[in-house]
Amino acid sequence: MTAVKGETRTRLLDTALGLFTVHGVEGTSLQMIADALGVTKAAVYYHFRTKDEITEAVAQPALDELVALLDHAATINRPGPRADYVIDGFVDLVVRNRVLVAVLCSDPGIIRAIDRILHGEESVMTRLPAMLVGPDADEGAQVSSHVALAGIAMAGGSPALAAMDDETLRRHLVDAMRRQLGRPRRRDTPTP
Amino acid sequence: MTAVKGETRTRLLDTALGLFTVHGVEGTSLQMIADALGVTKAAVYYHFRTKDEITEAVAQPALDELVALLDHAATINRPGPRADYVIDGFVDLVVRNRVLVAVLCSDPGIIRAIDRILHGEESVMTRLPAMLVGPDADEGAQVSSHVALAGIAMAGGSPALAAMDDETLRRHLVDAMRRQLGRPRRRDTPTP
DNA sequence: GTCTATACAACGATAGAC
DNA sequence: GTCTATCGTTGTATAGAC
Repeated sequence: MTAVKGETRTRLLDTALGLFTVHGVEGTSLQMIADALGVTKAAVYYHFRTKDEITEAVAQPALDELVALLDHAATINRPGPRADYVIDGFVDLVVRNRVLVAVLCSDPGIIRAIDRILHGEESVMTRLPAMLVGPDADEGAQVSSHVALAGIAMAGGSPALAAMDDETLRRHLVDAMRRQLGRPRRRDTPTP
Repeated sequence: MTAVKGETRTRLLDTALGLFTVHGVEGTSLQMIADALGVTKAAVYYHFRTKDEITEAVAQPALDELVALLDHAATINRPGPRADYVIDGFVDLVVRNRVLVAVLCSDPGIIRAIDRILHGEESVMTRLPAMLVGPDADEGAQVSSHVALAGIAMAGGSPALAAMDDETLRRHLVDAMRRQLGRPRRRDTPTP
């Protein structure tokens, strides 16, 4: 009659993400998480050794997707189609994880966790721009890629656009990102 | 031989910004600030009543500039020149405060402080996009303005572009922002 | 006015009993 | 798996020395 394996852990992560969204990572204490679950602080510590570990576990799935996106993009040789693929994939990732991205982008706790998850391997923050404009692009293109990536991520998580439905937001973000990177507007919607 | 009025306060804010830059706001304790100044924690408390007050004081000058920029932009009637003015002013503000902006954009402590500073008055985050694309712009233009603003701010503070000198970064950011907003490239550099 | 000394509740974290 | 008890440190607060 005991809980399914991992059930408590999953419930804990759901609770944590909910609290992170409202109070931020820093503003969420282990006590709050424990209270919300009806257990003590020490019980939370049984499932996760540190608060950072909880933060990492919350961000993990989205980051895995991002790494997978980059890995697949690396197999596309022609720069144009590769950029198209990254644009569509990145926007889709951001839109599907809007709530998480909002927390993710505005919290140094999560940002440090991200650095830890991408354990040493060539940073995503280096690979992403390279996939869009090439590794040896001129300064202007590099700045443009950073503006595009940061802008899409932040705008996607912005409370100001929270009311917009996923499909509409996705369309506008793709348009904005293509415009920023100087790629022509698409007519067709790709089949992912 | 006592210190000049406000001298300790200024030194404290400089020290705080330096520590915020390295460890983040959350990661910087009052003890660290006090130690760096060679005083006790309570001495810090004499100059500022709370940690939040320190955070606010660090962000204050840049935010005052931003509000002034918006106030002046509001006096420009024609949308085109007004957008041009905001683009130039915003990029300039970001570039001149690169270090601060890097902390500012990635720390909920500062973000909360910002909300507090802009005490109730119509939010900057609402006024800024309106100055760029008008208050009743279509969805696409609104998304575009958010992408542009967030992108410029984040890219400006990004460690990846920290090596770029101010003049070059400013030029590329203005180009990127104009492209995102669909405004033609400028030949002349404006005299601010 | 400017600081030190001291105290306090809440935090993240650990050890060990049930 | 969950608990109690405890640790050092944090932000905050007050009393009082110079």
